[in-house]
Amino acid sequence: MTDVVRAWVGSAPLAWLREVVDVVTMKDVAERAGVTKQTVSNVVAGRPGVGAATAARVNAAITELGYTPNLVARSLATGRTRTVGLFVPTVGATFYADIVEAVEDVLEEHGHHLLLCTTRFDGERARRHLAGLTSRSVDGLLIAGDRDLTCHLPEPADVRFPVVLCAWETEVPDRFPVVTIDFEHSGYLAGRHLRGLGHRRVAVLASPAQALRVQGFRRAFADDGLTVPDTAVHFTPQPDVAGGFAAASAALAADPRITAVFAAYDALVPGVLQAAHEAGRSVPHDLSVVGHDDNPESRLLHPPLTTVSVPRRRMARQATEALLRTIAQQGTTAGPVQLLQPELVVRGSTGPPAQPAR
Amino acid sequence: MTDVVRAWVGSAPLAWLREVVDVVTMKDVAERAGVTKQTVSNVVAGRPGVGAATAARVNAAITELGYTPNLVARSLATGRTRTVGLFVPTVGATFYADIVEAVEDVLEEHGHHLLLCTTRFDGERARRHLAGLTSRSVDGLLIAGDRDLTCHLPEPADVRFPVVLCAWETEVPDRFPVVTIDFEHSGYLAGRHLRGLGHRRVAVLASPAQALRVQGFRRAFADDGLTVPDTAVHFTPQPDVAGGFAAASAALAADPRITAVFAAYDALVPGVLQAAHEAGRSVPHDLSVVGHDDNPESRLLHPPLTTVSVPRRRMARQATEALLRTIAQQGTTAGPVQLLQPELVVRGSTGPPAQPAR
DNA sequence: CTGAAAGCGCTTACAG
DNA sequence: CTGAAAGCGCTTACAG
Repeated sequence: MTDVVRAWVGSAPLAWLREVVDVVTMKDVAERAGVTKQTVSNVVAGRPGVGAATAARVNAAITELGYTPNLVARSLATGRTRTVGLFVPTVGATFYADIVEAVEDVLEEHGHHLLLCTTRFDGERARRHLAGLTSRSVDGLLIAGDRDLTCHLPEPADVRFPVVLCAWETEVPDRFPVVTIDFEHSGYLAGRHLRGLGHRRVAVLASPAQALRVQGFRRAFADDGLTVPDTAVHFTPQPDVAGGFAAASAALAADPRITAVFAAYDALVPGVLQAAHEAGRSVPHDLSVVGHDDNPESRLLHPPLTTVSVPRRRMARQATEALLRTIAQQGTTAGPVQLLQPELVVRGSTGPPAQPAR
Repeated sequence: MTDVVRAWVGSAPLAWLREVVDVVTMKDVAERAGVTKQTVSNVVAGRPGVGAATAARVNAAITELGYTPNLVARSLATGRTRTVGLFVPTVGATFYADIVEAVEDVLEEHGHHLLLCTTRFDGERARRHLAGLTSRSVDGLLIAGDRDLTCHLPEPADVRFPVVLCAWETEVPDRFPVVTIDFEHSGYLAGRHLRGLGHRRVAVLASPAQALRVQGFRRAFADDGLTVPDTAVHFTPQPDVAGGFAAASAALAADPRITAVFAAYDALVPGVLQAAHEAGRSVPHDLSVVGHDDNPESRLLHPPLTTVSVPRRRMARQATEALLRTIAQQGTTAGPVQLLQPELVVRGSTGPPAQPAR
């Protein structure tokens, strides 16, 4: 059948295909309306300087033919795709899922599309994705979460478009603008809360990338002349409930005298509670637990979780807006650091230690 | 400064911009290697018929100049963007987050990019997104989840690219291929399990879009001559923990004699457990709870949840592969329904009723 | 095995 | 206020 159609339509290259798919082009609209392509372009783009009568004729032709502009051709001509790339480690964690949706909201407001790449905590995968993105298929790139890209971050010279960093906790590179949380302070808030309740002997559950919040947490204890030793910091094998269970079990086994735990992200906490339960500890009476992130589920735990709330949606919005601004003014790729402030949310999972350690 | 550069480079349109951004084009490579653009194109595309020596010269020029092909120009010439659009209601639910990642995996294997649109259970938003996608910016579209697009589904004639449906539960339209779960059977499995344990008086918590699994659930009771009345079906105000709490509270208040609850998706269950707790019911002794989806968190609940497992990642993979196949063979947009089979996973949240209702 | 031409469907200056 | 030309950077037939 293909051959039949082809023979019937004629031999112009690809003409048969156009005929089959029936693509209406700007030229068709122009002919129908009795004007040039340029005028159609002006009408479509809403540029001034087209007579009312002409515009009406063009618009009529557009709806009659069902014309819809070819965005690829437009991109080639303008050099912009109106598409932004977003790197996140995963969408399975609600922290990043919220970021994705917030970014998408801002992009939609500005008429941009979202190209999503999840890196799955895999630097090599991230690097591959990045290579695939070069070559003008996006106008800019937002990298949210430094868990795996930290050593694969491209040089500004190697990348053809503006890049903005977001939710960055490890060293903040100065070659790109970054919008992130004051993680040192968020850790400090968690630590100061526990100190204020009288806890002296505590454990920290974190992933290695969360150095800043751990540092802040320790600073709160240092303020009172107390030390949180390295042996009290337990790394989570995976960033989820199972990782929380493993790390909390390890922490309780390593030092049964701890009276509180800082779970450096809420996603760990159901596992932490389970580990406490299996160790015969009730929360908060025998063990206080403070989280970080304030995930929506956290208030529904038993007991409701005391945690540090970080404005992740606002952060994502600001980062996206910064990126769009950079894109608009053609690549001023350097910029200052924007730090958003966390807030402690006290609920039921923390209280004074049962028998204050000396 | 712009003006200075412009004056310096000359008056060729946009030449100053190219100079500033320093874009290397295929023509530059060709000149450097002493061949035509066409030969460069052949080398880049890995097409046969280029002499080894020539290819080596071209490749050397490519790396020396740091050439990277302009995908937009390629797309305009080929008519393919190697980008696929994906509609999901949200990425905040792990069910859809898993689908997104599975789709992305398949796309990556085939060298395609992912354009993500979340509809947020908002049909109007979905319609807008769809309109924005037309015009060749994607090669195909995967719509996962029918919660809001059901009445906004485009006519095949109105859409310029292949569409495949996935995770579809309401009426299955015959105008597009669909890869989904046998939801009627999954509901039946949940119902049969409760019946087998001896439950006779039960409630269902579901969203209105989940008619099929509710229907299957009822069929299991009908098999034994029992009826699950409409008054026992409680709709969830929101698709999350809070919705589960509200619906379960309503169900327990409406009929305190129920001995089991079918939560039509696992995301509800923490709220259901909480409602049971507040009603003074222990699970499974005073109330059995069976879920649907088998979210990873579900096995960590107290008690671990009995639920119906659906192969969502496999479903997403198959749907994506079907879409890519359709794209490859230029738009055979009709196709059969692929139904994947669910499986019951029995854990601790279900048991025989404490005092069997007559 | 390699090269000159035409085309993809737009937009961007520029002349009437 | 409208039109003819050139260009965006590729690929696709086709001739040597």
